[in-house]
Amino acid sequence: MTNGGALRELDEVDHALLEAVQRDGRATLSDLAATIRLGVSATRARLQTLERQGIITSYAAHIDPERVGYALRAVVRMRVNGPLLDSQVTAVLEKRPQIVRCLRVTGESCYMMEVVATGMRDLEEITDDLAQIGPITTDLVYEVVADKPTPVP
Amino acid sequence: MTNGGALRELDEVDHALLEAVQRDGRATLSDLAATIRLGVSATRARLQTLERQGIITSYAAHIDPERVGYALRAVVRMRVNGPLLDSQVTAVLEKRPQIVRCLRVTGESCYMMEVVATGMRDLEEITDDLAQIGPITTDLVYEVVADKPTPVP
DNA sequence: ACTGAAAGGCCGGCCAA
DNA sequence: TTGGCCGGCCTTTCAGT
Repeated sequence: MTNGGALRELDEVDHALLEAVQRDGRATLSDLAATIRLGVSATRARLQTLERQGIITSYAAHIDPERVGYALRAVVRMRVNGPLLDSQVTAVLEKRPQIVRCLRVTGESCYMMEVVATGMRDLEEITDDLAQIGPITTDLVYEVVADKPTPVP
Repeated sequence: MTNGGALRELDEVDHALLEAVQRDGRATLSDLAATIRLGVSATRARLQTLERQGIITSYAAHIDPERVGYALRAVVRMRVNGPLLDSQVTAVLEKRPQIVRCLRVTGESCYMMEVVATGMRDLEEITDDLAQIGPITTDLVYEVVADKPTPVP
């Protein structure tokens, strides 16, 4: 059987592999094999297992928003008073790709979103859409102080 | 000349390429060449340019924090009253790899952080460290509603 | 579960346009 | 800047342990 979702115990080698492939997502199997001191075949087998189990969810290139025209980054918190109107939130998320991240959280803010924008005009359009769902608070981001991969304990 | 940092105008093909490598960071050059309908050499040249310009900053595997033992995710907001004590923040960031993201922002909260934790005990240790720098507010994350790549305008 | 070898495919440098 | 060719490396598969 395949056992796609269960969490098997990860050993030291798996940890090293996860760490390596998070640091360099384009590392070749040979590279990874060398860093975790294992044969290429074994490395591939472990990697495929991690992918199949959903522990590795995806591989992605990261790009610098500033260099592609987004001068601004902001955090928008939003309350929703009545019944949770997920459909409205989903609609705005689909309409506005600049909303790059959205979390549903406890506390006063029901949703926390991270937004990139080409300028204040652009940001205003997005927050206007959100403000129709519930009261929002917008903070501009001065600096991304840290953006780290998930540690493997 | 190399012109490492300036922003050249990106054309349609560059947009398509950026979109493609964000969706699949492990796509081969042949794959990418096929999707952007270009030769392999040309694809490689453009990709290298994007990397050299710092538009593509890195490649990474994404892993599911839950499946590696992090049952909790939280957002911590922190004020800093007096002079900005970046060194103290940096120290905690280095000590606690579970703080996977940290933004310095405008508004009442000076810092916004995203944290993964194995349980409440783990989370408590981290927030205790942060609370020594300034007053904090901690929200637990119910769900990551969206986590999208940066759009290319 | 890991190693090693063989076959095929892909990458990365070169030159031509 | 793009396309084509070629040498070398990587991936993949398959025995073997």
